[in-house]
Amino acid sequence: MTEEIRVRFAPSPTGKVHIGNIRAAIYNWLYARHVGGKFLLRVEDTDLERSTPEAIQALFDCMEWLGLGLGDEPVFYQTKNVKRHLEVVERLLASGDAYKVERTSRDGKTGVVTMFRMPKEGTIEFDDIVKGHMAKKAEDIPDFAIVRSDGSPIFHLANVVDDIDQRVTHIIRGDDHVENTFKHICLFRAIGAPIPHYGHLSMIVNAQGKPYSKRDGAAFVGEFRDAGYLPEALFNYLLLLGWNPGDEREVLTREEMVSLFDLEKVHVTAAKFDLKKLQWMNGEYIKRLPRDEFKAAMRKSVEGLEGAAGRDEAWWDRLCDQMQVRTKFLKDMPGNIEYFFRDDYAFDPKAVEKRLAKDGVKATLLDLADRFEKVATWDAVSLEVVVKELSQGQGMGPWVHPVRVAVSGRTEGPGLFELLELLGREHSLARIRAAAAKYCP
RNA sequence: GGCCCCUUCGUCUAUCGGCUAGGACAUCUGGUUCUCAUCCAGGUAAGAGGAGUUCGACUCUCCUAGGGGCUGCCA
Repeated sequence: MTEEIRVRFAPSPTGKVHIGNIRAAIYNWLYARHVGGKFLLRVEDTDLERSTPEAIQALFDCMEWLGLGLGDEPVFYQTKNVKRHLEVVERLLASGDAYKVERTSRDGKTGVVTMFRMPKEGTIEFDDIVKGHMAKKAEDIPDFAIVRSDGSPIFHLANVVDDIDQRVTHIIRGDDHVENTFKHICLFRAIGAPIPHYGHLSMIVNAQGKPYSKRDGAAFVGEFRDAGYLPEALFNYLLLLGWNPGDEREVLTREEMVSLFDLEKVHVTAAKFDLKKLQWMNGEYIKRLPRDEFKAAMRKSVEGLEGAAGRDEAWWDRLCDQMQVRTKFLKDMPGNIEYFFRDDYAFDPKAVEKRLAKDGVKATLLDLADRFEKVATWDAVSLEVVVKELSQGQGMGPWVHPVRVAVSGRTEGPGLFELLELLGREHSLARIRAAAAKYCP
């Protein structure tokens, strides 16, 4: 029986979760699911200034939004473990692996800190699951502080002790911790705990190759959520930034991700964030959204508009058929469909100028309205026949374009005849005539 | 400065010594079409440079160049 694999995501809650960070969470989560291990969440909340209840809640919200949950065991709070941290320090002091010294810090604080005594010779080595074999001479790493002069434990110590206490077997974290790993391994040894496996993930960088920050655009999970991205799309995109399934699939279900994910295939090199591809990915997920889900989002967006009441399921289904492939972001609704539900829809001035404010358009619209009025059944096919007859194979553009702007106020949208059918006879005719009177010379 | 790591199309990547270097995004062209979007067909575009090992190197080794990370009483 092999040991259970336990991984953890250990962010310090600052109120915003960086995409690089959440990608680490995603990789941890997938790895745990893939091997049937445990995914643990540890909140490194020792910075009392920033680790407010709101910041912690924001972190939880992001995790839930992406479908990562809050871990397979109760959330571990670093601040709750300070007593243990300091007990370990006492042992280290007793064994001579740590010592106290008076120092002056960078920012001018002078006081007694506890230092960890690094080995002075030999090589520290480990096999990084993504980067391969890593080695560093112990002499290249100076002793480092583990307890501040105010008595509070420092990251290196707290992090290692917590990992021991949570029985973490695989530490999968950002590349920026590689150098720390050599120190941490020495700590594990001195404490007498087994050394976990390590995997260091490359960073997400900007066009200049520097760490991707808020100056480069949306950098935090919440911003993508607010911008209308689907969590599955962000998840999938972030996963592909540094890993691929080995074949040419890119849009993957969560099940496929879990079964195919492999830490050893994760890339060593930094990846540039490509918003265009994320946008494409989002479109793919919207297209694949179950129709009922898309329909629900659509209905919700126009809830309360008077025209939204009384439509039957079939009507909404037909609207879905028209809108789902045309939607880039769910939050573009209701804007994109509002005109179906209110007669005081907005007219795009450019569209009016181009399609309505021209000589001859008025006559065309009124003539068409009269002809439309005579169709026996108000459906797309019948309406199209009317325009087909008029255009006599010359192209329906001159009739279609003005009508589209007249009934919707815009130049793009569903197929015109489907649009008219959905709008209904009464509204369509009234709108065509009203627009002709109002906007045409 | 020191230590560690990285380097295939503009971007994300495939290739685990045989490559006419494949896919996706972006971009361009064409088709479908009443617009937009979708969809379909096609095009442009890459192995940082130099040595070596080998019958053969994008794949292995070394050097150079370029990039990144770390070098806190921050995590």
